[in-house]
Amino acid sequence: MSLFKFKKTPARTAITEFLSKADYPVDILQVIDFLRSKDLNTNKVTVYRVMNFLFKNRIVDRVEFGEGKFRYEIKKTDHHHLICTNCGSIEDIQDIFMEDFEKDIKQKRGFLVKHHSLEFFGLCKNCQN
Amino acid sequence: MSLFKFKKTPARTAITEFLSKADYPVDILQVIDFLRSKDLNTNKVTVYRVMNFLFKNRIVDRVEFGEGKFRYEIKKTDHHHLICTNCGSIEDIQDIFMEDFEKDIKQKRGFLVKHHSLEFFGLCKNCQN
DNA sequence: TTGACATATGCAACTAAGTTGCATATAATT
DNA sequence: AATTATATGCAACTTAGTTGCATATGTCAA
Repeated sequence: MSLFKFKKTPARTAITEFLSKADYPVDILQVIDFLRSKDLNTNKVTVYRVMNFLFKNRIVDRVEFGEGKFRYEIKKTDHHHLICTNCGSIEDIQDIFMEDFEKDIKQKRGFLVKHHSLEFFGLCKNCQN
Repeated sequence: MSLFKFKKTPARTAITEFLSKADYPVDILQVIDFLRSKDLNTNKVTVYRVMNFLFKNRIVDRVEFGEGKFRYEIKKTDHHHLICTNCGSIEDIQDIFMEDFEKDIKQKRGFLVKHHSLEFFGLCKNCQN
């Protein structure tokens, strides 16, 4: 018997592969378009359910960039995003460490930080002209 | 003639006052409930339009805590939030300075940061038992 | 103080994101 | 191959937010 009580299905496999290859957080529409392009026409309800499944099972992270919708990306080592408000490009940034802040918050305020969200908005290299 | 081409209306005045007194970012429903309680029954479309007006004119900030909706608060000096994932309480936190990170990002990555969002999620003092 | 007129509001209808209930389909285990 | 729990599709729904258009109202100038 398998360790997982979860089924491996075409939708889950395809979506997980797609997310693994994406180099920025994708939204639901992009997932649906991808599935369509693979002739794997999946109902949007299923797509939402797969995303929730992956999120609940800590396979993906869910982020929000002030667009009024969520984006999803495969869970990876702690990182943040540089979001260009001109062209919409999204870059990863790794080397920002918040541990010291979080320890400070516990000591000074008594609040125990479990996780945080941090995104930077501005102009990418190309859009600064 | 006034400097502003904008009208001072009951809805704008009441909403701005409400936001000024709130000590955490409020959502649209809370604004509508407040207006109702003041017998200033304002159409939700107007509420949305007032919020957009205040946001565009940099009177309020708009934040998102992963709830799938926006919250609004009067613009104030740079601060972030401690959001309790157990009871939903929201505290402000002031003393986290990102300038050094932002300078670093410009130097190392060429990305020019204009603003950022930073929120901490975890357990408030009361909810840690 | 009274027009004039640009701006704000209300209403109805709409879009977009996301969810729920229920019947059917399918992956995994025997 | 049968069983069964889990996954999917469909339709209908909810919630957040927007748009077009007609009407109302604040503001300014005469």
